[in-house]
Amino acid sequence: MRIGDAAAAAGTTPRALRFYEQRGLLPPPTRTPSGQREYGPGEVARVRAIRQLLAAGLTVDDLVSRAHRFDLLDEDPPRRCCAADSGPETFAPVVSARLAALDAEITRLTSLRNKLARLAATGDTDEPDED
Amino acid sequence: MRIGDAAAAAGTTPRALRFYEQRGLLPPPTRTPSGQREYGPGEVARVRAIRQLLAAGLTVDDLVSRAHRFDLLDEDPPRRCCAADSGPETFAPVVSARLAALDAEITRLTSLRNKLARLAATGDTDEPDED
DNA sequence: CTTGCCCCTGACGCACGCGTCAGGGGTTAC
DNA sequence: GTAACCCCTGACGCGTGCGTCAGGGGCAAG
Repeated sequence: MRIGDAAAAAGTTPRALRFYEQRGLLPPPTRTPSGQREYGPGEVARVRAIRQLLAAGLTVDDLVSRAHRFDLLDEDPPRRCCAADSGPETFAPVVSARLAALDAEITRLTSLRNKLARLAATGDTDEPDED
Repeated sequence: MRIGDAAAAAGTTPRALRFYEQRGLLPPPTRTPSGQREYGPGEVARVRAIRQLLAAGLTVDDLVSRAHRFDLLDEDPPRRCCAADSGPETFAPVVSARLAALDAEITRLTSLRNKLARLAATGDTDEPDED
């Protein structure tokens, strides 16, 4: 399977696969004698797992920081990667960190939204917000 | 008043003032014969107004799109800029657009957060989310 | 052999609000 | 006069996950 088909099978693009490889999320695949990458179904499953985690709000760096245990993702649905078994070797720490970051961002945007709504309603802000 | 003092009076930096000017949010100020910018209290008030709107979640482009009516901001608290008088010449349209964008972003981050929380709890996502 | 599609690497682009550095000149106080 | 500090313009940096272009080679079909 060459990169185009593998990318399509994983629901993404060749560029993304090369990017993941470059960032250390995918192991360097075998190459044909002419240098073309060759992927198997295992690699495709791994890419799907990566994309699930990225879609869930983790960053590439989050995954890279746990890349040494990334074989945990080598089953199609990433069940054992970040669930109840919260050992330091799993994704639990980065997941909870990302959860906290998301909560902070949601809080920030919500207060921003309220501030803007007040501005629209009354034309004034209440907290001078010394900057 | 030179740029450093004006920036400090407005609670920001010289770089920001030059940036606003370059983007068309501030009119080009008068210059000393040697080319240095000279600001008065009116400019400072305008900068404060700009910063309030930016802090409220509007983007520079939002303000630029209404720059032709930017004199509405020439009083210290920007009362008349986006409040109940919702004429097309005010900031009301961009404010409501930004409100909608903020709501969309908050919704997106919240669902992301929930997805991630489910992933952490069960190790699975429910919506395959075809991509 | 040639056409056409896919692959390779390397590098820039994007959105946003400035921060920061480089290289050169003005302004003020001693 | 000169040190110390401020100002000028122009240009790159940042963070994120790739998209996209450039220039060159591989692979299968007619």
